[in-house]
Amino acid sequence: MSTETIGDKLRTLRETNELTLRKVAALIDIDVAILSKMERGERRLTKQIVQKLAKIYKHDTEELLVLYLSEKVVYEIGDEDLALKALQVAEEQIKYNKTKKK
Amino acid sequence: MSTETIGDKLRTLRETNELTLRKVAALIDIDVAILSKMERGERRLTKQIVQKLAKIYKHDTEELLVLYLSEKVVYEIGDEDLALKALQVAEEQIKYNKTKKK
DNA sequence: TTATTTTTGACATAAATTGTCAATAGCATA
DNA sequence: TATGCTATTGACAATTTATGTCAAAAATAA
Repeated sequence: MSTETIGDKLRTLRETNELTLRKVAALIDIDVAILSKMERGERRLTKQIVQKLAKIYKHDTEELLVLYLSEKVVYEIGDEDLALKALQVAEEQIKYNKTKKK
Repeated sequence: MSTETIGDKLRTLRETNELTLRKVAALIDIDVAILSKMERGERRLTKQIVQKLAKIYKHDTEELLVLYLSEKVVYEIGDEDLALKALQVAEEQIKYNKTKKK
């Protein structure tokens, strides 16, 4: 199974598109250092940045966002023994909210 | 399905045990105001506090922790369109980590 | 009313996140 | 080696977010 982080994926995509950190950083208006750190998981990504990068790299935005969000979740509760149970409860809660609210 | 927050649950447990905020706050060494806010979801709970409260109320710690963790997840990504997909990916990731690491 | 419990909000402190920058490292090529 | 470009690292300030403390106000019960 995939053990690839979203940072790895974004780096690969950037290289595939033959873009430098400097160029991409300029495109999305952030510091080169930050983009470098984001690709290596040292700084957190944001939803907005993921979306911008998906566009630049012409890659499926949804896939990247799902990866981004799931990584956030794992980061939050991943090392808990009860993580799996908690995720299942969270799923049910979200499903319930979807029918009820909005 | 359950739409009860962990705060509601903790409040109910406290009342069932006929304890005041003041007494419980003293037992776990936090300010009364904070405990009040935690029960009403205005301040975040911590794992440690949930565990202490479970002990005081003689209630299943695991159940409360699962509720606490799942609420954290829902808070983080619950309003995302891709939340459910993200949770499924997160689950797979955690399962994978369990076999591989540790 | 009086006593007790709970809620609210203001404020200060602490902690985490983020942005900026410059120095350094790495790598390719002349 | 030297040059040029790219990427990494770390220090620092600025900002944001979380946390602790307290007292006044509101709610509740006797």
